Amino acid sequence: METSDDNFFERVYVVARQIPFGKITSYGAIAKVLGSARSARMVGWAMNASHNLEDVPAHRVVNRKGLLTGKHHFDGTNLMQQLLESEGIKVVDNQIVDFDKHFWEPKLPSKE
DNA sequence: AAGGTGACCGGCC
DNA sequence: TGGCCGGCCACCT
Repeated sequence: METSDDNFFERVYVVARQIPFGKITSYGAIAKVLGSARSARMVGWAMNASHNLEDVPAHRVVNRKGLLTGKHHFDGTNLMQQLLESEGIKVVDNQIVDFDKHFWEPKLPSKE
């Protein structure tokens, strides 16, 4: 929906797109980069809207525990897990194994 | 315009 | 990381 610029949402998308292959990050981390670490919920909200965007690897974004909290919102139920495993990330019981190991610190693009 | 919601996080028990 | 509570901010009805 092109209701508006959605600058906030778009920033989340931009950061999410920076996530390299086989890497993952948390909502809070992204929110922190955006400047509002307390608004991590908004990040998750933005991801919800990102469903329409293929450029946003939402499956690489999980909560700080490494839990696939957002797998509900994906097409099936294990789709998110499948994608992560496809990238070499182990997922057991909706939780990422070695989360801190695959963790990637989100960051804004060099310059836009 | 106001209220409710949400894929969260951090702190405390 | 087990569970509950408060906060925080934008989106939706």
